[in-house]
Amino acid sequence: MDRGSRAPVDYRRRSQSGHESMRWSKAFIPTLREDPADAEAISHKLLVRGGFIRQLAAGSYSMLPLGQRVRRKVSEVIRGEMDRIGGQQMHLPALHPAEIWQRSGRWYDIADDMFRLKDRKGTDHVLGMTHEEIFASLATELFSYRDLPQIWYQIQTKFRDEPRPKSGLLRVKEFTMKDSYTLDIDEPGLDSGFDKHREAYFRIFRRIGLDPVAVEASSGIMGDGESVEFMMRSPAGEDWIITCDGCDYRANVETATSALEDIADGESSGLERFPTPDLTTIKALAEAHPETAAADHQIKTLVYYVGEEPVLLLLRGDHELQEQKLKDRLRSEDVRPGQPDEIRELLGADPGSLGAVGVEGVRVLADLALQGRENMVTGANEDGWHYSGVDLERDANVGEWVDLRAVEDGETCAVCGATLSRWKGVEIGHIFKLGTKYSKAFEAFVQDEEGVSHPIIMGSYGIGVERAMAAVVEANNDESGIIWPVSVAPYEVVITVIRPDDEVTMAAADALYDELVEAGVEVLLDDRDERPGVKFADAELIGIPYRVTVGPRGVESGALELVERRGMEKSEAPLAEVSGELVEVITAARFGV
RNA sequence: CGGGACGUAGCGCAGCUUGGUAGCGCGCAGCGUUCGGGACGCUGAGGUCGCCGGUUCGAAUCCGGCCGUCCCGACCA
Repeated sequence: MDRGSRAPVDYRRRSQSGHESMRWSKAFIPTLREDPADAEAISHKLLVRGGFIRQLAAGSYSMLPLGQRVRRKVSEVIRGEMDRIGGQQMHLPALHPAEIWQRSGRWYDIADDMFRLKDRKGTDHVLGMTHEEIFASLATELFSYRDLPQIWYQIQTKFRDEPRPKSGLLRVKEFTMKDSYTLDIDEPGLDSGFDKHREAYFRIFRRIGLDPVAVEASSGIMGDGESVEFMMRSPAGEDWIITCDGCDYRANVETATSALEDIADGESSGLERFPTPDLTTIKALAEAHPETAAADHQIKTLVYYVGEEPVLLLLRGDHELQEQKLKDRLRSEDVRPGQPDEIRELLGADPGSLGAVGVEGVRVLADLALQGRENMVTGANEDGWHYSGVDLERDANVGEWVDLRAVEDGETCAVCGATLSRWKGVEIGHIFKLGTKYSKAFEAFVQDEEGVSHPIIMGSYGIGVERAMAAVVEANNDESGIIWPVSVAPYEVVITVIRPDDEVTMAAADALYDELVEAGVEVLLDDRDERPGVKFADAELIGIPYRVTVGPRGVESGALELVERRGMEKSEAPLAEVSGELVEVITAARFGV
């Protein structure tokens, strides 16, 4: 380093409090004036523009200083609430030997979502996408009912080879998850741990500035017990949620049901073939034969493959298949629509003329809405021909009657009869009753009072930290930028210095800074040599909850301007009272609502 | 995986149709004037035009392949 010519350090500009100043001029906060071209979601745009995150690759983001501070605070809120319900924090490896996943079977059940790699010896490993296996193997060191219940958790990096990362932090390949696990000897214990988590999740989300809706959900690959998702309304959401306007029925469309009105089938005329040249859609057929083939009088026939096995799915003509329901019913994730050539080979016709009438040797699943219906219209498995007068019970080999259809907006609630609404939500948390799948696989058994062994009953509970952080932004922003709740704000106060080159002004700002820091407030001192407009705009963009403006004008008059980011309401306070006022309002808000 | 779009300076973009060795705005550096809501002047730095190959005297531009990123559909915290 060049010693001789270096200018002496200007000690007057350093904080007197002994704390290291967080001066904006020295901070790495790369704000952008324009929206990044590849961002769509509001949280994605604002987090990049505000200098919180930068993309490294698709679904892979660096947390810059501001982003890391928010992430840490979100984690802390979660940690506090987990501890409050008796959770014990651990930290497990992210790198797992394949063996442990083979033991639970998920090595084989999970297809491409899991990152797999080999070590130098050629041994298979995975990057953990969740940690049921590891916790279950630790649970083998529990032996007695006296050891239960346990709540174990960690806040750890998860890896998922997402087919389609998107929307900034909302869907990524590497993220931090708080995952907790309850270990109980019986169902009431599981219920209790589950309820504790439900309550804790509401507290967590409300504290960080979200308004969660708990909905009934499908468990997917996790198991088949009860499962509740915490959703936040947002256009950036990827799930459709059905909620009742009249009662508290709330469900993901993946499991949602509704009440259907009865449809008059009319006089049954008996099975009859009729020509339908060039009529290959439900709509076209309905228009050509409005009196007999209205959409809700047709049977929609879909060919799906479960692994190698073809399955015929029958739905009412105006209904849509909900694929997750099919997967849950079939207990398989390996479910896909048939290819045109496969379909032709199976049924002898192209999509548009398919039906289940007379089909032998193929598994047929029919939707509940078709049960008891007669006088329907369906394809005859010959291009250009359909059947009328179809009575499924009589004319087809329906193996199972199951719920397969997707509920639509405006349908009727099966519980109370009111109207159902459908809206988009971001999944910010998910809690599952796992049961004994993993404890059995890992032989995690405990003995009861009588000395009888029981597999431990597990529950599994997740919150995506960065996703929650993005959700907070989705829910808390305006045209100027982010509006962080105090509970997770990267800084609580920003002191905007209007003329940092003016010694008196800068000294006043430094003094205020010291006072606030002494009082334990997290302050960012904007001492940059920028025009006021730039500083105001940046402060609003990064969303600091409170701003104090310190300029020659205010210092001279003895009254400083105070602005609350939410609502942008301005007030004035005597210079000597500013810090006291801020400390009061911030202390009150810090814990979150 | 299927469909669509894009890839040129840190960011946002033009140039490509009609080949001649790269330009605009913002940002950045220096100097000066400014300074309570994204200032102005002057000077300047910064680019393997995603990668590989082909056509051509000559390729950001034409052709082929690959890679990457985003968006729309099927998956999950």
